[in-house]
Amino acid sequence: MAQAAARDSGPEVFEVFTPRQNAVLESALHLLVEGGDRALTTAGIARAANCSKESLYKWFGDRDGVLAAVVGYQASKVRVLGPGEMPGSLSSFREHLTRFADDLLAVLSGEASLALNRLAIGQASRADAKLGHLVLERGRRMIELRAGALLETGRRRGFLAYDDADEAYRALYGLIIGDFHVRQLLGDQLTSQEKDFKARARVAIGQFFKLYGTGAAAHATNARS
Amino acid sequence: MAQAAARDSGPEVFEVFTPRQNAVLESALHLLVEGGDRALTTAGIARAANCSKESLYKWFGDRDGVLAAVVGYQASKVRVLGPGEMPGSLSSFREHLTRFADDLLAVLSGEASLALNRLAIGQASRADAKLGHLVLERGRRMIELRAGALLETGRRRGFLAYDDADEAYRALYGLIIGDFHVRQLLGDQLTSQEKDFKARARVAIGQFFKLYGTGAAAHATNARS
DNA sequence: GCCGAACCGTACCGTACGGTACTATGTAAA
DNA sequence: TTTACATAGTACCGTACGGTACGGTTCGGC
Repeated sequence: MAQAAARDSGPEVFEVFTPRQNAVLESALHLLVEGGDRALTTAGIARAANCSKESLYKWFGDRDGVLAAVVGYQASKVRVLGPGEMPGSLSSFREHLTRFADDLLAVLSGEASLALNRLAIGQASRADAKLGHLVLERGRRMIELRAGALLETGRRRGFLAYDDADEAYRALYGLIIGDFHVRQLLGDQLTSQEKDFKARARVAIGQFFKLYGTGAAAHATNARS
Repeated sequence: MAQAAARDSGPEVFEVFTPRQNAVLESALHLLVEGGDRALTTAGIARAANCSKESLYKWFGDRDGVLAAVVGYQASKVRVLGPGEMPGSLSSFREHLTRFADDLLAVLSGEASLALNRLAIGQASRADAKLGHLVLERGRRMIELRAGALLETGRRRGFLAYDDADEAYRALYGLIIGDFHVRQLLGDQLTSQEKDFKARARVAIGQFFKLYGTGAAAHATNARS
Protein backbone atom coordinates (compact mmCIF):
# COMPACT_ATOMS: atom_id res chain seq x y z
CA MET A 1 0.00 0.00 0.00
CA ALA A 2 1.99 2.93 -1.20
CA GLN A 3 -0.51 5.46 0.03
CA ALA A 4 -0.13 4.44 3.63
CA ALA A 5 3.60 3.97 3.56
CA ALA A 6 4.61 7.08 5.48
CA ARG A 7 1.71 7.02 7.87
CA ASP A 8 3.56 7.07 11.17
CA SER A 9 7.10 6.87 10.07
CA GLY A 10 8.50 10.17 11.20
CA PRO A 11 8.75 13.67 9.84
CA GLU A 12 7.21 12.62 6.55
CA VAL A 13 9.36 14.12 3.88
CA PHE A 14 6.95 15.12 1.18
CA GLU A 15 8.29 15.56 -2.26
CA VAL A 16 8.59 19.20 -3.14
CA PHE A 17 8.37 20.59 -6.60
CA THR A 18 10.33 23.08 -8.62
CA PRO A 19 8.96 26.61 -8.96
CA ARG A 20 7.93 25.82 -12.51
CA GLN A 21 6.04 22.75 -11.38
CA ASN A 22 4.40 24.69 -8.58
CA ALA A 23 3.27 27.27 -11.10
CA VAL A 24 1.72 24.49 -13.15
CA LEU A 25 -0.03 23.12 -10.07
CA GLU A 26 -1.30 26.60 -9.27
CA SER A 27 -2.78 26.80 -12.75
CA ALA A 28 -4.36 23.40 -12.29
CA LEU A 29 -5.82 24.41 -8.96
CA HIS A 30 -7.26 27.55 -10.48
CA LEU A 31 -8.73 25.50 -13.28
CA LEU A 32 -10.26 23.11 -10.78
CA VAL A 33 -11.80 25.89 -8.71
CA GLU A 34 -13.26 27.50 -11.80
CA GLY A 35 -14.63 24.56 -13.68
CA GLY A 36 -14.68 21.55 -11.41
CA ASP A 37 -13.11 18.22 -12.11
CA ARG A 38 -14.43 18.15 -15.65
CA ALA A 39 -12.23 21.12 -16.47
CA LEU A 40 -9.19 19.39 -15.05
CA THR A 41 -8.09 17.53 -18.16
CA THR A 42 -4.48 16.95 -19.04
CA ALA A 43 -4.82 19.01 -22.19
CA GLY A 44 -6.59 21.74 -20.24
CA ILE A 45 -3.90 21.91 -17.60
CA ALA A 46 -1.18 21.99 -20.22
CA ARG A 47 -2.92 24.78 -22.10
CA ALA A 48 -3.61 26.84 -18.98
CA ALA A 49 -0.06 26.45 -17.71
CA ASN A 50 1.67 26.80 -21.07
CA CYS A 51 3.41 23.53 -20.69
CA SER A 52 3.33 20.33 -22.67
CA LYS A 53 1.38 17.26 -21.80
CA GLU A 54 4.60 15.33 -22.05
CA SER A 55 6.08 17.38 -19.22
CA LEU A 56 3.01 16.71 -17.10
CA TYR A 57 3.44 13.00 -17.50
CA LYS A 58 7.16 13.24 -16.91
CA TRP A 59 6.72 15.20 -13.69
CA PHE A 60 3.63 13.64 -12.20
CA GLY A 61 3.35 10.21 -13.80
CA ASP A 62 -0.25 10.29 -14.87
CA ARG A 63 -3.41 12.26 -14.37
CA ASP A 64 -3.98 10.92 -10.87
CA GLY A 65 -0.45 11.96 -10.03
CA VAL A 66 -1.28 15.50 -11.08
CA LEU A 67 -4.40 15.48 -8.89
CA ALA A 68 -2.45 14.17 -5.93
CA ALA A 69 0.20 16.81 -6.49
CA VAL A 70 -2.46 19.52 -6.57
CA VAL A 71 -3.80 18.28 -3.24
CA GLY A 72 -0.32 18.32 -1.75
CA TYR A 73 0.38 21.73 -3.20
CA GLN A 74 -2.74 23.28 -1.73
CA ALA A 75 -2.17 21.59 1.63
CA SER A 76 1.35 22.96 1.74
CA LYS A 77 0.00 26.42 0.97
CA VAL A 78 -2.55 26.47 3.78
CA ARG A 79 0.04 25.56 6.40
CA VAL A 80 -2.79 25.36 8.82
CA LEU A 81 -3.17 28.07 11.37
CA GLY A 82 -0.61 29.92 13.38
CA PRO A 83 2.27 28.53 15.40
CA GLY A 84 0.46 28.90 18.66
CA GLU A 85 2.23 30.19 21.71
CA MET A 86 0.19 28.49 24.33
CA PRO A 87 -2.17 30.77 26.21
CA GLY A 88 -1.87 31.20 29.96
CA SER A 89 -5.07 32.88 31.03
CA LEU A 90 -8.58 31.60 30.68
CA SER A 91 -9.73 34.50 28.56
CA SER A 92 -6.71 34.10 26.34
CA PHE A 93 -7.37 30.39 26.04
CA ARG A 94 -10.95 30.99 25.15
CA GLU A 95 -9.85 33.51 22.58
CA HIS A 96 -7.48 30.97 21.10
CA LEU A 97 -10.22 28.41 20.80
CA THR A 98 -12.54 30.94 19.19
CA ARG A 99 -9.85 31.90 16.73
CA PHE A 100 -9.33 28.25 15.93
CA ALA A 101 -13.04 27.87 15.25
CA ASP A 102 -13.11 30.97 13.07
CA ASP A 103 -10.07 29.83 11.09
CA LEU A 104 -11.53 26.38 10.65
CA LEU A 105 -14.79 27.76 9.29
CA ALA A 106 -12.90 30.04 6.93
CA VAL A 107 -10.56 27.34 5.65
CA LEU A 108 -13.29 24.79 5.05
CA SER A 109 -15.39 27.40 3.27
CA GLY A 110 -12.55 28.40 0.98
CA GLU A 111 -13.09 27.76 -2.70
CA ALA A 112 -9.91 25.79 -3.09
CA SER A 113 -10.72 23.60 -0.11
CA LEU A 114 -14.23 22.96 -1.35
CA ALA A 115 -13.04 22.17 -4.85
CA LEU A 116 -10.41 19.72 -3.64
CA ASN A 117 -12.77 18.03 -1.21
CA ARG A 118 -15.34 17.70 -3.98
CA LEU A 119 -12.73 16.18 -6.23
CA ALA A 120 -11.52 13.73 -3.60
CA ILE A 121 -15.04 12.74 -2.57
CA GLY A 122 -16.08 12.28 -6.17
CA GLN A 123 -13.25 9.80 -6.61
CA ALA A 124 -13.66 8.12 -3.24
CA SER A 125 -15.98 5.46 -4.60
CA ARG A 126 -13.41 3.96 -6.91
CA ALA A 127 -9.72 3.13 -6.75
CA ASP A 128 -9.39 2.78 -3.01
CA ALA A 129 -9.90 6.49 -2.45
CA LYS A 130 -6.27 7.49 -2.76
CA LEU A 131 -7.13 11.16 -3.00
CA GLY A 132 -9.60 10.88 -0.15
CA HIS A 133 -7.01 9.48 2.20
CA LEU A 134 -4.57 12.13 1.07
CA VAL A 135 -7.04 14.86 1.93
CA LEU A 136 -7.76 13.25 5.25
CA GLU A 137 -4.07 13.00 6.08
CA ARG A 138 -3.14 16.46 4.93
CA GLY A 139 -6.26 18.27 6.01
CA ARG A 140 -8.30 16.74 8.77
CA ARG A 141 -5.30 15.23 10.53
CA MET A 142 -3.58 18.58 10.78
CA ILE A 143 -6.73 20.12 12.18
CA GLU A 144 -7.14 17.32 14.69
CA LEU A 145 -3.56 17.65 15.85
CA ARG A 146 -3.79 21.37 16.36
CA ALA A 147 -7.13 21.10 18.13
CA GLY A 148 -5.85 18.27 20.26
CA ALA A 149 -2.89 20.34 21.38
CA LEU A 150 -5.16 23.23 22.23
CA LEU A 151 -7.53 21.06 24.21
CA GLU A 152 -4.74 19.34 26.09
CA THR A 153 -3.29 22.71 27.05
CA GLY A 154 -6.69 23.79 28.30
CA ARG A 155 -7.02 20.65 30.33
CA ARG A 156 -3.59 20.98 31.89
CA ARG A 157 -4.29 24.59 32.74
CA GLY A 158 -7.51 23.53 34.44
CA PHE A 159 -9.80 25.34 32.00
CA LEU A 160 -11.26 22.15 30.61
CA ALA A 161 -12.20 18.81 32.07
CA TYR A 162 -12.58 15.69 29.99
CA ASP A 163 -11.61 12.06 30.11
CA ASP A 164 -11.91 11.09 26.49
CA ALA A 165 -9.92 13.44 24.30
CA ASP A 166 -11.45 12.08 21.11
CA GLU A 167 -14.93 12.66 22.44
CA ALA A 168 -14.06 16.22 23.35
CA TYR A 169 -12.56 16.82 19.93
CA ARG A 170 -15.63 15.41 18.23
CA ALA A 171 -17.88 17.68 20.22
CA LEU A 172 -15.73 20.69 19.44
CA TYR A 173 -15.63 19.95 15.75
CA GLY A 174 -19.31 19.13 15.57
CA LEU A 175 -20.38 22.27 17.38
CA ILE A 176 -18.24 24.42 15.12
CA ILE A 177 -19.01 22.84 11.76
CA GLY A 178 -22.31 20.98 12.06
CA ASP A 179 -23.60 20.31 8.56
CA PHE A 180 -21.87 23.41 7.27
CA HIS A 181 -19.24 21.55 5.34
CA VAL A 182 -21.45 19.03 3.60
CA ARG A 183 -23.96 21.68 2.70
CA GLN A 184 -21.32 23.75 1.00
CA LEU A 185 -19.88 20.68 -0.68
CA LEU A 186 -23.34 20.04 -2.12
CA GLY A 187 -23.45 23.56 -3.49
CA ASP A 188 -25.71 25.22 -0.96
CA GLN A 189 -25.40 28.96 -0.72
CA LEU A 190 -24.77 30.42 2.71
CA THR A 191 -27.06 33.10 4.01
CA SER A 192 -25.39 36.36 4.93
CA GLN A 193 -25.93 35.48 8.56
CA GLU A 194 -24.19 32.17 8.12
CA LYS A 195 -21.21 33.93 6.63
CA ASP A 196 -20.48 35.56 9.99
CA PHE A 197 -17.90 33.01 10.99
CA LYS A 198 -16.80 34.92 14.07
CA ALA A 199 -20.28 34.93 15.53
CA ARG A 200 -20.71 31.26 14.83
CA ALA A 201 -17.32 30.54 16.35
CA ARG A 202 -18.26 32.37 19.53
CA VAL A 203 -21.51 30.46 19.88
CA ALA A 204 -19.82 27.12 19.26
CA ILE A 205 -17.04 27.77 21.74
CA GLY A 206 -19.58 28.93 24.28
CA GLN A 207 -21.43 25.66 23.88
CA PHE A 208 -18.22 23.72 24.08
CA PHE A 209 -17.29 25.38 27.38
CA LYS A 210 -20.70 24.55 28.70
CA LEU A 211 -19.93 20.91 28.02
CA TYR A 212 -16.29 20.70 28.96
CA GLY A 213 -15.45 23.89 30.81
CA THR A 214 -14.58 23.78 34.48
CA GLY A 215 -16.61 25.77 36.96
CA ALA A 216 -14.38 28.78 36.57
CA ALA A 217 -14.96 28.81 32.86
CA ALA A 218 -18.72 28.57 33.17
CA HIS A 219 -18.74 31.30 35.76
CA ALA A 220 -16.52 33.66 33.86
CA THR A 221 -18.36 33.34 30.56
CA ASN A 222 -21.97 32.56 31.16
CA ALA A 223 -23.00 34.25 34.38
CA ARG A 224 -24.32 30.84 35.24
CA SER A 225 -28.04 30.82 34.41
CA MET B 1 -32.83 31.54 -7.59
CA ALA B 2 -34.28 28.49 -9.21
CA GLN B 3 -33.00 26.20 -6.51
CA ALA B 4 -35.19 27.85 -3.91
CA ALA B 5 -38.30 27.90 -6.03
CA ALA B 6 -40.32 25.15 -4.40
CA ARG B 7 -39.01 25.68 -0.92
CA ASP B 8 -42.23 26.52 0.86
CA SER B 9 -44.74 26.07 -1.87
CA GLY B 10 -46.81 23.19 -0.66
CA PRO B 11 -47.00 19.42 -0.91
CA GLU B 12 -44.51 19.22 -3.80
CA VAL B 13 -45.83 16.54 -6.10
CA PHE B 14 -42.87 14.43 -7.17
CA GLU B 15 -43.11 12.41 -10.33
CA VAL B 16 -43.44 8.72 -9.67
CA PHE B 17 -42.26 5.95 -11.92
CA THR B 18 -43.66 2.67 -13.13
CA PRO B 19 -42.54 -0.55 -11.43
CA ARG B 20 -40.37 -1.37 -14.40
CA GLN B 21 -38.70 2.02 -14.23
CA ASN B 22 -38.20 1.66 -10.50
CA ALA B 23 -36.52 -1.68 -11.09
CA VAL B 24 -34.19 0.00 -13.56
CA LEU B 25 -33.42 2.71 -11.02
CA GLU B 26 -32.75 0.06 -8.41
CA SER B 27 -30.25 -1.55 -10.76
CA ALA B 28 -28.65 1.81 -11.38
CA LEU B 29 -28.40 2.49 -7.66
CA HIS B 30 -26.81 -0.88 -7.10
CA LEU B 31 -24.37 -0.16 -9.88
CA LEU B 32 -23.53 3.19 -8.36
CA VAL B 33 -22.94 1.71 -4.92
CA GLU B 34 -20.71 -0.98 -6.34
CA GLY B 35 -18.58 0.95 -8.77
CA GLY B 36 -19.04 4.64 -8.14
CA ASP B 37 -20.07 7.20 -10.69
CA ARG B 38 -17.67 5.80 -13.28
CA ALA B 39 -19.72 2.62 -13.35
CA LEU B 40 -22.92 4.55 -13.89
CA THR B 41 -22.81 4.74 -17.67
CA THR B 42 -25.89 4.57 -19.81
CA ALA B 43 -24.68 1.35 -21.42
CA GLY B 44 -23.87 -0.07 -18.01
CA ILE B 45 -27.27 0.76 -16.60
CA ALA B 46 -28.99 -0.71 -19.62
CA ARG B 47 -26.94 -3.89 -19.38
CA ALA B 48 -27.45 -4.28 -15.63
CA ALA B 49 -31.17 -3.64 -15.86
CA ASN B 50 -31.77 -5.61 -19.04
CA CYS B 51 -33.26 -2.66 -20.75
CA SER B 52 -32.31 -0.72 -23.83
CA LYS B 53 -30.53 2.58 -23.84
CA GLU B 54 -33.35 3.89 -25.99
CA SER B 55 -35.79 3.25 -23.16
CA LEU B 56 -33.52 5.05 -20.72
CA TYR B 57 -33.52 8.14 -22.87
CA LYS B 58 -37.22 7.86 -23.46
CA TRP B 59 -38.02 7.62 -19.75
CA PHE B 60 -35.46 9.94 -18.21
CA GLY B 61 -34.41 12.29 -20.98
CA ASP B 62 -30.68 12.01 -20.68
CA ARG B 63 -28.01 10.74 -18.35
CA ASP B 64 -28.50 13.56 -15.86
CA GLY B 65 -32.18 12.72 -15.83
CA VAL B 66 -31.34 9.17 -14.85
CA LEU B 67 -29.10 10.41 -12.03
CA ALA B 68 -31.79 12.73 -10.75
CA ALA B 69 -34.32 9.91 -10.90
CA VAL B 70 -32.00 7.66 -8.91
CA VAL B 71 -31.70 10.32 -6.23
CA GLY B 72 -35.46 10.68 -6.09
CA TYR B 73 -35.92 6.93 -6.02
CA GLN B 74 -33.56 6.41 -3.10
CA ALA B 75 -35.04 9.35 -1.19
CA SER B 76 -38.51 7.91 -1.66
CA LYS B 77 -37.26 4.57 -0.36
CA VAL B 78 -35.75 5.89 2.84
CA ARG B 79 -38.98 7.61 3.85
CA VAL B 80 -37.06 9.01 6.72
CA LEU B 81 -37.75 7.61 10.13
CA GLY B 82 -40.93 6.58 11.79
CA PRO B 83 -44.19 8.43 11.98
CA GLY B 84 -43.55 9.64 15.48
CA GLU B 85 -46.26 9.61 18.05
CA MET B 86 -45.05 12.41 20.19
CA PRO B 87 -43.58 11.31 23.50
CA GLY B 88 -45.11 12.45 26.76
CA SER B 89 -42.56 11.62 29.41
CA LEU B 90 -39.04 12.87 29.70
CA SER B 91 -37.46 9.45 29.46
CA SER B 92 -39.58 8.66 26.45
CA PHE B 93 -38.60 11.94 24.85
CA ARG B 94 -34.96 11.31 25.50
CA GLU B 95 -35.35 7.87 24.02
CA HIS B 96 -36.95 9.36 20.94
CA LEU B 97 -34.06 11.75 20.50
CA THR B 98 -31.54 8.98 20.94
CA ARG B 99 -33.37 6.88 18.39
CA PHE B 100 -33.34 9.81 16.01
CA ALA B 101 -29.59 10.14 16.46
CA ASP B 102 -29.04 6.43 15.95
CA ASP B 103 -31.19 6.40 12.83
CA LEU B 104 -29.43 9.45 11.47
CA LEU B 105 -26.02 7.87 11.92
CA ALA B 106 -27.21 4.66 10.29
CA VAL B 107 -28.82 6.42 7.33
CA LEU B 108 -25.86 8.67 6.62
CA SER B 109 -23.49 5.72 6.88
CA GLY B 110 -25.53 3.64 4.48
CA GLU B 111 -23.79 2.69 1.28
CA ALA B 112 -26.53 4.07 -0.89
CA SER B 113 -26.55 7.39 0.94
CA LEU B 114 -22.78 7.67 0.73
CA ALA B 115 -22.74 6.79 -2.95
CA LEU B 116 -25.43 9.33 -3.80
CA ASN B 117 -23.84 12.06 -1.73
CA ARG B 118 -20.52 11.37 -3.40
CA LEU B 119 -22.16 11.56 -6.78
CA ALA B 120 -23.93 14.83 -6.01
CA ILE B 121 -20.87 16.41 -4.43
CA GLY B 122 -18.70 15.36 -7.33
CA GLN B 123 -21.04 17.19 -9.68
CA ALA B 124 -21.60 20.19 -7.45
CA SER B 125 -18.78 22.16 -9.00
CA ARG B 126 -20.34 22.29 -12.40
CA ALA B 127 -23.79 22.78 -13.82
CA ASP B 128 -25.36 24.73 -10.98
CA ALA B 129 -25.28 21.70 -8.70
CA LYS B 130 -28.68 20.40 -9.70
CA LEU B 131 -28.09 17.07 -8.02
CA GLY B 132 -26.64 18.71 -4.95
CA HIS B 133 -29.74 20.78 -4.38
CA LEU B 134 -31.88 17.75 -4.99
CA VAL B 135 -30.03 15.83 -2.29
CA LEU B 136 -30.28 18.77 0.07
CA GLU B 137 -34.00 19.07 -0.50
CA ARG B 138 -34.78 15.38 -0.30
CA GLY B 139 -32.30 14.46 2.39
CA ARG B 140 -31.15 17.14 4.72
CA ARG B 141 -34.44 19.02 4.63
CA MET B 142 -36.40 15.97 5.71
CA ILE B 143 -33.99 15.40 8.56
CA GLU B 144 -34.20 19.01 9.63
CA LEU B 145 -37.99 18.93 9.61
CA ARG B 146 -38.20 15.78 11.69
CA ALA B 147 -35.58 17.02 14.15
CA GLY B 148 -37.29 20.38 14.36
CA ALA B 149 -40.59 18.77 15.23
CA LEU B 150 -38.93 16.68 17.89
CA LEU B 151 -37.17 19.65 19.42
CA GLU B 152 -40.29 21.76 19.39
CA THR B 153 -42.20 19.02 21.17
CA GLY B 154 -39.46 18.82 23.78
CA ARG B 155 -39.59 22.53 24.32
CA ARG B 156 -43.35 22.62 24.64
CA ARG B 157 -43.22 19.76 27.12
CA GLY B 158 -40.64 21.66 29.14
CA PHE B 159 -37.84 19.19 28.57
CA LEU B 160 -35.78 21.59 26.53
CA ALA B 161 -35.10 25.31 26.67
CA TYR B 162 -33.87 27.29 23.71
CA ASP B 163 -34.54 30.56 21.98
CA ASP B 164 -33.03 29.94 18.58
CA ALA B 165 -34.38 26.73 17.07
CA ASP B 166 -31.82 26.76 14.28
CA GLU B 167 -29.00 27.03 16.75
CA ALA B 168 -30.37 24.13 18.75
CA TYR B 169 -30.73 22.05 15.62
CA ARG B 170 -27.19 22.84 14.55
CA ALA B 171 -25.86 21.78 17.93
CA LEU B 172 -27.87 18.58 17.84
CA TYR B 173 -26.73 17.69 14.36
CA GLY B 174 -23.13 18.63 15.04
CA LEU B 175 -22.93 16.63 18.24
CA ILE B 176 -24.38 13.58 16.54
CA ILE B 177 -22.46 13.67 13.29
CA GLY B 178 -19.31 15.70 13.79
CA ASP B 179 -16.91 14.94 10.97
CA PHE B 180 -18.37 11.46 10.64
CA HIS B 181 -20.10 12.17 7.37
CA VAL B 182 -17.28 13.85 5.53
CA ARG B 183 -14.78 11.27 6.70
CA GLN B 184 -16.89 8.47 5.31
CA LEU B 185 -17.49 10.42 2.12
CA LEU B 186 -13.73 10.64 1.72
CA GLY B 187 -13.44 6.90 2.08
CA ASP B 188 -12.23 6.65 5.68
CA GLN B 189 -12.88 3.34 7.38
CA LEU B 190 -14.67 3.44 10.70
CA THR B 191 -13.11 1.74 13.66
CA SER B 192 -15.23 -0.95 15.28
CA GLN B 193 -15.80 1.42 18.16
CA GLU B 194 -17.07 4.10 15.83
CA LYS B 195 -19.54 1.65 14.35
CA ASP B 196 -21.42 1.52 17.64
CA PHE B 197 -24.00 4.06 16.58
CA LYS B 198 -26.18 3.55 19.63
CA ALA B 199 -23.35 4.41 22.00
CA ARG B 200 -22.45 7.47 20.01
CA ALA B 201 -26.09 8.49 19.88
CA ARG B 202 -26.37 8.24 23.67
CA VAL B 203 -23.26 10.36 24.17
CA ALA B 204 -24.41 12.98 21.71
CA ILE B 205 -27.88 13.24 23.19
CA GLY B 206 -26.38 13.44 26.66
CA GLN B 207 -24.26 16.36 25.53
CA PHE B 208 -27.23 17.96 23.85
CA PHE B 209 -29.27 17.78 27.05
CA LYS B 210 -26.40 19.33 28.92
CA LEU B 211 -26.66 22.27 26.55
CA TYR B 212 -30.40 22.60 26.11
CA GLY B 213 -32.01 20.40 28.74
CA THR B 214 -33.97 21.95 31.55
CA GLY B 215 -33.04 21.26 35.15
CA ALA B 216 -35.34 18.29 35.31
CA ALA B 217 -33.59 16.69 32.41
CA ALA B 218 -30.15 17.14 33.93
CA HIS B 219 -31.35 15.72 37.20
CA ALA B 220 -33.15 12.74 35.76
CA THR B 221 -30.38 11.68 33.43
CA ASN B 222 -27.07 12.73 34.84
CA ALA B 223 -27.36 12.35 38.61
CA ARG B 224 -26.28 15.93 38.58
CA SER B 225 -22.52 15.86 39.14
C1' DG C 1 -54.97 -13.91 -37.11
C1' DC C 2 -53.69 -9.01 -37.43
C1' DC C 3 -52.10 -4.45 -35.80
C1' DG C 4 -49.74 -1.27 -33.15
C1' DA C 5 -47.26 0.00 -29.15
C1' DA C 6 -43.64 -0.81 -26.13
C1' DC C 7 -39.30 -2.43 -25.61
C1' DC C 8 -34.90 -5.21 -25.86
C1' DG C 9 -30.48 -5.81 -27.98
C1' DT C 10 -27.13 -4.22 -30.89
C1' DA C 11 -24.87 -1.56 -34.06
C1' DC C 12 -23.42 2.88 -35.06
C1' DC C 13 -21.67 7.84 -34.79
C1' DG C 14 -19.26 11.78 -33.05
C1' DT C 15 -16.58 13.47 -29.58
C1' DA C 16 -13.60 13.97 -25.74
C1' DC C 17 -10.11 12.44 -23.12
C1' DG C 18 -5.74 9.87 -21.37
C1' DG C 19 -1.54 8.82 -22.89
C1' DT C 20 2.49 8.64 -26.39
C1' DA C 21 5.52 10.18 -30.06
C1' DC C 22 7.77 13.51 -32.61
C1' DT C 23 9.53 18.02 -33.91
C1' DA C 24 11.18 22.52 -32.84
C1' DT C 25 13.28 25.74 -29.73
C1' DG C 26 16.08 27.35 -26.19
C1' DT C 27 20.01 26.81 -23.07
C1' DA C 28 23.99 25.43 -20.55
C1' DA C 29 28.28 22.89 -20.71
C1' DA C 30 32.42 21.43 -23.46
C1' DT D 1 30.42 25.71 -32.69
C1' DT D 2 28.89 21.57 -31.12
C1' DT D 3 26.54 18.42 -27.98
C1' DA D 4 23.24 17.11 -24.64
C1' DC D 5 19.25 18.02 -22.25
C1' DA D 6 14.80 20.06 -20.98
C1' DT D 7 10.63 21.61 -22.52
C1' DA D 8 6.71 23.70 -25.56
C1' DG D 9 3.63 22.64 -29.03
C1' DT D 10 1.24 19.58 -31.86
C1' DA D 11 -0.16 15.62 -34.01
C1' DC D 12 -1.68 11.14 -33.27
C1' DC D 13 -3.86 6.75 -31.31
C1' DG D 14 -7.00 3.90 -28.81
C1' DT D 15 -10.77 3.80 -26.06
C1' DA D 16 -14.85 4.90 -23.67
C1' DC D 17 -18.85 7.24 -23.38
C1' DG D 18 -23.35 9.89 -24.54
C1' DG D 19 -26.73 9.75 -27.64
C1' DT D 20 -29.37 7.89 -31.91
C1' DA D 21 -31.19 4.55 -35.18
C1' DC D 22 -32.92 0.21 -36.43
C1' DG D 23 -34.33 -4.64 -36.61
C1' DG D 24 -36.57 -8.18 -33.95
C1' DT D 25 -39.70 -9.70 -30.26
C1' DT D 26 -43.42 -9.67 -27.05
C1' DC D 27 -48.02 -8.56 -25.78
C1' DG D 28 -52.58 -6.46 -25.37
C1' DG D 29 -56.63 -5.09 -28.15
C1' DC D 30 -59.68 -6.09 -31.97
